[in-house]
Amino acid sequence: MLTKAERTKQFILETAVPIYNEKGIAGANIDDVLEATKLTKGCLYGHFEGKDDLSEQVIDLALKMVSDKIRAEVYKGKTIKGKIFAFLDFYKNPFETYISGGCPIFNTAVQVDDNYPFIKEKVAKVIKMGQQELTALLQEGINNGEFSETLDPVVFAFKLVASVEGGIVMCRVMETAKPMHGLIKSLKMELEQHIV
Amino acid sequence: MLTKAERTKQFILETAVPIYNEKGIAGANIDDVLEATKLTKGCLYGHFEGKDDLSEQVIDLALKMVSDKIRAEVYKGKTIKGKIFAFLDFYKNPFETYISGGCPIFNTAVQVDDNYPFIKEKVAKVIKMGQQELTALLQEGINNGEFSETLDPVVFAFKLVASVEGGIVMCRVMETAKPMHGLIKSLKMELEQHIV
DNA sequence: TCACAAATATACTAAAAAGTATATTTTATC
DNA sequence: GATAAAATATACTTTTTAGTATATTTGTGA
Repeated sequence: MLTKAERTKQFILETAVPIYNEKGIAGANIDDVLEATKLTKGCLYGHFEGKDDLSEQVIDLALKMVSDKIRAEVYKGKTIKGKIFAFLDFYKNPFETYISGGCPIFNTAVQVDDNYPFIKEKVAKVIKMGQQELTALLQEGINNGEFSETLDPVVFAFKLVASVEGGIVMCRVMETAKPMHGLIKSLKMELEQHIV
Repeated sequence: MLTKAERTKQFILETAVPIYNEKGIAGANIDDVLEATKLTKGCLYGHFEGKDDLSEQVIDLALKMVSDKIRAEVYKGKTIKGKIFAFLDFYKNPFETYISGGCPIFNTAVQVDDNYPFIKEKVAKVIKMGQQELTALLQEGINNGEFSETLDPVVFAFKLVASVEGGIVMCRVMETAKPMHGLIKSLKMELEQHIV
């Protein structure tokens, strides 16, 4: 069983995740987190060294949450095609994202670009890992005869993620989900062109 | 001729553009801008009502700069295909972006999502306008016989922007330009599939 | 080139945010 | 259920950032 302190720390992190995702690392502040958790400074600083430490762990959790969720969704697909389709369908609603405020992987990637080198490392790792996994999945589809050799797994894995992530941002700012649906349909068709 | 004040204001805005693009709206602060311009508070506050006013005008300029630049690049293409290719080639270097720190349209879109409703409106307008222009361009290509009816201009215009913008972010965080080149090649091939 | 208004600099205040010292409460173990 | 240690709350200080009042300088038209 988790100790009280461990539960409190987890609670702080979980409460802070959507705040950070919505307001960004620089935009989020300690007081926002205290307000949301109804805890106090003394408590928060008992669990974290300071804002940087909190930020790092919050982003860490957000990245882990969304990565795990995507993996779980992909896992549901029976075939490789089914898994890729499941991946795409995960992105179909740009407004009710798994964590409120859009995709934390991308949101973070944009913010940490020049600032926050530590966090940048973490996001890079998550994205690289995702690319490897998707690429391996597509390669498996070629190996097991689902897809033809005409499919370039590395390129298509990148195209998949870049376009859906970009699509989410665009749809959110334009306040319409429609283009996302067209995009997902188009990507599914593109994959189907390589089905043997 | 521009008056001294007009030139100073323009100088402040132009100097602030990369700062805002690199550090974000919440991350950028007045002192950063004063430091970079070597000007003083009195001067800056003579030209802007406050940080919000400055932020708004800086983002406005950044959006205008990059939009104009993209239009100019696209304009160079002789055929519609040439114009689309020129658009894609604009994004080929994720590190030396036209404005330092990545694409300001996208960077801004991510940040303003929940906060800054005024600026969100502006970004939305820019993105919608871009989509309209790209869609019209593709439609023109269909009309003039360059492309077949199999091309869906609305969907492809969205796919183009979403993927290259997403690609930029991913490449920047992973610190490799290679996937961007694969993506652009893939998008060019996708367009060429519809050439009659 | 003088005058004066516009532009800019200086030196402050105000507000917001982070961080800390210490008191109080709670939890877990005996 | 008493107690010590851990967890949390309170009440501060410090730092950072935004904003302002006023003095000084500079550009520009008469």
